[in-house]
Amino acid sequence: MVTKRRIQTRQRLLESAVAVFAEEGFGRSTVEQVCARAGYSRGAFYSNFETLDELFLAVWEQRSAELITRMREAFEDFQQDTAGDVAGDVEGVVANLLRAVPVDEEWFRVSAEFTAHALRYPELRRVIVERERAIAASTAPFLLAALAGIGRTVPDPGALGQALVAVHDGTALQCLSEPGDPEPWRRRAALFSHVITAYSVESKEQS
Amino acid sequence: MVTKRRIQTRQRLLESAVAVFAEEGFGRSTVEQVCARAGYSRGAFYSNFETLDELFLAVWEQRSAELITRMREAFEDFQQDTAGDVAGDVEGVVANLLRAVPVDEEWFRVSAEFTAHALRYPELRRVIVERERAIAASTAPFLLAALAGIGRTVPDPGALGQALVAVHDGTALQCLSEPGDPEPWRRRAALFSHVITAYSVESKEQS
DNA sequence: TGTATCCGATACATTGGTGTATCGAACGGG
DNA sequence: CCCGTTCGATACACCAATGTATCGGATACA
Repeated sequence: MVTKRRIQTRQRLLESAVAVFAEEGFGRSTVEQVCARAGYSRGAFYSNFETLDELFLAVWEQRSAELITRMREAFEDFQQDTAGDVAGDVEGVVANLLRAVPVDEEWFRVSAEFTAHALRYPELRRVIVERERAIAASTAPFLLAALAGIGRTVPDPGALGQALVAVHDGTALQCLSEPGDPEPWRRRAALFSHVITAYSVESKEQS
Repeated sequence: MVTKRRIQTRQRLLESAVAVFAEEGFGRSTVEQVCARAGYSRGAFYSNFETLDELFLAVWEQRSAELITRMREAFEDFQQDTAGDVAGDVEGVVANLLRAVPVDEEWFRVSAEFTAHALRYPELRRVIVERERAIAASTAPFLLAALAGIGRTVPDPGALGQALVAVHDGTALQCLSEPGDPEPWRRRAALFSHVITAYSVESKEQS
């Protein structure tokens, strides 16, 4: 029997955990902090999870799944908006792409730590790889379509996907390290454009 | 008065700290663990540092300074080796570049966590940005020279530097997530090539 | 509404790490 | 070689967090 209360409790614990992990760092966070922020006692935690590690994984999985969903939605919106008209050039495609890809400091911190943590455990490494694949997979259709719209095709979508994820990760850090400075953001967009250009070619037959 | 013993103690603590941080994660590491591994008691630690945070910063600064030094040396070796002969193409330059840029899992974990940690404190953010600049600065001369050797010039070295750092960070994670698989490494090299190509142009007058 | 079950609060014993204060040994200048 | 200084070891009091065991209130379903 799975009560409604339980679901809500679990959910609140997850939410407060993100905040606590982001503030304190995962390793420095305690069960008490997470529970206190959520308005529960430790009993609630131990009734729902075995260890903080388990909660950490649950948080990460939920949030990155959400992230993928949000991206997919944003993509679909763009496709509808720009259904008829040509998006123009690669810069235009990149602009749309970047609008759909959030760079959130809180989440960046948490997932950077999760990454470092996960590298220690083979099964967690697999989770990471899997997630990256999912991100690439949910991005690809939109991106390929948008590029086709401006007369470009991608010979090796897998390679492009991996490249874009890498570029996103790397530049996100730079943007967050220098908050307020627009320069890293411009360079980020430029790098995306260059990479996408390099990984695609002009289609032979253009509509 | 600064004793020799003290210097050695400090150094050993730094070394054991890297190992402990990499194994346990920074947040989970304790003063005791660091001291035990180094063969000291906690007294030694408190005599040399105020807090674990301070040690963490010291570790990070020392190691990343070393990293820069090692890269610079590797670059100089290459320049001597390939003094006369043309390096060939961009792929050749990238091959040399990547040979000089280490991807070390232990260090990756530590610095990923340090990054996440540092994002919380403005003054640590500055340290990170500064370090990134130093890396770019120490790489640039070699890279520009090597490119000049194959008849390419870089209009905006700053942008290229930032792009390469981002690409390095992003792809390093991918390579470490899938140990044993050579594919990420190939793609990493390919991405470097594409980026360098995109950020450089053929020189008008070629020697 | 009654009741069996589920869930989270509370209390407790325990652990493991902290920081300080003190002491003895190693060091280095003379 | 000796003495003053520096450094790290030891011991201690303290605290914060853990995990468990138990209990009472909430919840779902008849």
